[in-house]
Amino acid sequence: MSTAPSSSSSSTSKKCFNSDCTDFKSRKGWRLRSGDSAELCDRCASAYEEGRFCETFHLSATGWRCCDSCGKRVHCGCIVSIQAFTLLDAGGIECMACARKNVVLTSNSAWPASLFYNTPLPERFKDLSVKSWSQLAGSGPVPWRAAPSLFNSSIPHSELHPRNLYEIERLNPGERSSVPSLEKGRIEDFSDRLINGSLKLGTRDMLENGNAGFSNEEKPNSCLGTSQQPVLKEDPSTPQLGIAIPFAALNESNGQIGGSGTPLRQPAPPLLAKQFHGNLHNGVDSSPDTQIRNGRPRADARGRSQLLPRYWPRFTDEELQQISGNSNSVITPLFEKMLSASDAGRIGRLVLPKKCAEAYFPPISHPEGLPLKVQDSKGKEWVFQFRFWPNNNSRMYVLEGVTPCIQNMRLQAGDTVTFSRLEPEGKLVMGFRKASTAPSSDQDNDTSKNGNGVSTNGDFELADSSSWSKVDKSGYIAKEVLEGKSSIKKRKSSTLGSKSKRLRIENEDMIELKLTWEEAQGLLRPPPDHVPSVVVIEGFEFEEYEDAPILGKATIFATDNLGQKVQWVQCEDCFKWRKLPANALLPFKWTCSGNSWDPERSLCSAAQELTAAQLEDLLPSSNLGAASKKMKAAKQEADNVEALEGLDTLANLAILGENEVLPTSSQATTKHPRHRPGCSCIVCIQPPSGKGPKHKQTCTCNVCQTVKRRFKTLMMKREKKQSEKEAETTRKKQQQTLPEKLLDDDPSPSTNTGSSSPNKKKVVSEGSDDDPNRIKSSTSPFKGQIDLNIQPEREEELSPGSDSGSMMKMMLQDASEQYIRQQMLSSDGDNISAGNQTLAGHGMGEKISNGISLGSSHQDSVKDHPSTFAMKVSASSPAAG
DNA sequence: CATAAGCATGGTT
DNA sequence: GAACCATGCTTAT
Repeated sequence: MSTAPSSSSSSTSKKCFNSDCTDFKSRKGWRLRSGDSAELCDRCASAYEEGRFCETFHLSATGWRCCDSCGKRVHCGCIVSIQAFTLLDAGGIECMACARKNVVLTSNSAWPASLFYNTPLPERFKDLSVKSWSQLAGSGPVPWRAAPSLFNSSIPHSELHPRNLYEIERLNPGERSSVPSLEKGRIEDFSDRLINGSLKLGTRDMLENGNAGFSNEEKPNSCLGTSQQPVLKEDPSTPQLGIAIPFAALNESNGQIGGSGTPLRQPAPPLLAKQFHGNLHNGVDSSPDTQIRNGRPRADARGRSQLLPRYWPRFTDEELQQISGNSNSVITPLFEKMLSASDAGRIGRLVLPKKCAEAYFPPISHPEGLPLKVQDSKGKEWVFQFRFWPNNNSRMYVLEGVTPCIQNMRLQAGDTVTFSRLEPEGKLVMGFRKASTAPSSDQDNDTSKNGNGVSTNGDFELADSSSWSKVDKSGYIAKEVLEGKSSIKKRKSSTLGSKSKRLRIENEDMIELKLTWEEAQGLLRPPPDHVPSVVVIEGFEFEEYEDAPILGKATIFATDNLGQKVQWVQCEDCFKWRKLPANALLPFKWTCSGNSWDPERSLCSAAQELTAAQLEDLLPSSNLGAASKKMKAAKQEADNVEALEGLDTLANLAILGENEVLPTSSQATTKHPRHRPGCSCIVCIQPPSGKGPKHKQTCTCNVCQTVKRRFKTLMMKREKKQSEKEAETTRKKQQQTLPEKLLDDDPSPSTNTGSSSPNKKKVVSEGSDDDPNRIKSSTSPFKGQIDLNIQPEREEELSPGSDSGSMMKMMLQDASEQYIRQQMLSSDGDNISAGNQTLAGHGMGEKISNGISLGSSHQDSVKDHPSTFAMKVSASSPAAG
């Protein structure tokens, strides 16, 4: 069978490893089971590298079979060829090209693992890749324009990107480094880009062995899957090495045999577009690892070479279609990235994920990088400078000059840009996806509806797809979203954790924002004589009222059995739900007596039309469901009023801050990262660094008044609670007798027990903050001194008795409590219990957040709410204004 | 002085 | 603890 002696560990031999050959050894060939490489003479090595080895030497040997798919002959009878085919589950073989085409690649598990353990990546692939690259490299318009000068072949374009291009799935670019010797650099670069082993061929080899006429389609080794996307190494002075690793090979080096337990699973950038299409809706995450199993991973192959999940491309069919247009091009999704504030900022520098940059963009060895042509999904071509900055011992890759493109696409922080490659042209295509998931009238790649399984990874679906689409598609599904959000948060450290926390927060805020816009909208009614105009903001429709809207009774809109639009409203007195016409305008305190549409149910004594189950169906999906709580718990009326008041206040707040609202994302993070773009909380609407008018303590604007009022209420509650607690504590701990002292000595705000005294209501100076212009101190409401310029995020650092700076937050939170608690009611018991404590002073925010599983960080969640509530009302300001 | 470019820093994973 | 990366800071233009 194999003519390659399998016994020898070879390297001592002076003879070509090929027993059929009598030449002297010269170069290395395939790797042996022992881990050594077969040493071949030039001729044999060339044949090997070109994939002709078996054809040349084993032609008359046994072991030739035909690919079940394409019929090509494949020699599967020797170690040389083990990477050339895949054993099919049902028997037979497929050449690797076909196997990959068919995606479902079976494991060559028949091969002993030991065989691959040391040779996870077939040398031949590398070599061939090199060779193949070398042929391709010079041929011009590779996507990244990095045609090395030494390769001036005139290979037609189509050969540049043969049909069966496969992307490098897992590169190992991490240590790509500048190396003194170019040759060394190339080699190292190569090896860096390989999962395993070092590259053997230098340029010289490639040149010597290069086969200009090599065609992947024609040569037997096309079955080896050696036709690769070239990855070029920028280096004008020398031929550049590039390599692409066949999907199979990569998997081979990455996956376990038959293993599906790989925690991080690659989506499918390396797949052919067709495959990708096929996988999009259920296969991307169905673990490519299971698809090909030719070898065992090397220890170092795993992890390092994997792109972070956040960069996994999650293209929808529509996206792909849009990108490819009507052409026959196939798309290789490469990666995507959510734009950070700085990405989307005016600097015009898009930070590229390192691994992505190194995997999918041309290699660059100089910081200046090179211009990169990128086509947007409309076909417009952009040229960015793809470059890097040295950073620590690493590199930071950026695309420069993206501003026009970003602006053209009207992208902003939080939106996602996608990178893919068109084959066979090899063009880089940049698409985008608006985070707001707006209906894609003018969007190229709106993938807002990718909620159904672009990724089957539940985490991601929850994080990025499902919940979004749920949000998008329904106005009253806060609960679902919140629950989803809760799941996100629970798992964020594991899977979602990939995303920058800031952006994550941002997105979550946006979820809430969207919800709450709707929520707010649900509370607003146009004045009787006005037909609201509808304005679309970030894909959401909002009614605009020319006059001030009426803050109406919160209702739930639904469609009844007859398909008529109705709204369900709850009587303020009896809490029964009544069905009213959708256009009914309801006073804030609506009772059954106002049910002029249904006289039979115009009395509280009349039975409720809805069954409990129906109500159940109705409520959970409603973000107005605060009212639903009334059915279950007793004293909600006041709460509801408060919530509405809160909204009212917030609306006012938003209006007040309207002119100063931060326009976009880019500003948010520099000021106070907790606040997200669009945040119109009291801090965010405040001009920076004390510029502009602040709310004076005597200010009587709506905001201040409401804040004061709310704060007073809350403080009283808190005081009460606190004094009770305090009394108990004092009884237990005798030493805790000098609250003044504590206050004086310990400006640190953190201690829950000691820093506040019910009797003191003292101002505790926050001490120096980062920004002295911001909040310094706060004063007890009882002194009428409320600094509205307080920094909300400092709140949890303040002692209960002194955190008037947080009153804004509390106020907001109070309003949000309605909402949150309602979520909890429909959640599990733990959350309920947590939620029920939310009024109890200091731990409020934490409990809310914990109960609702908003995250590992209390601070985040605590702060999210106020800001998002502010946002939502801000969002409703057009309606209010 | 404004902006761009490059580097450094620090938060997050 | 290292790597990554978002963004701040400094310098150059």
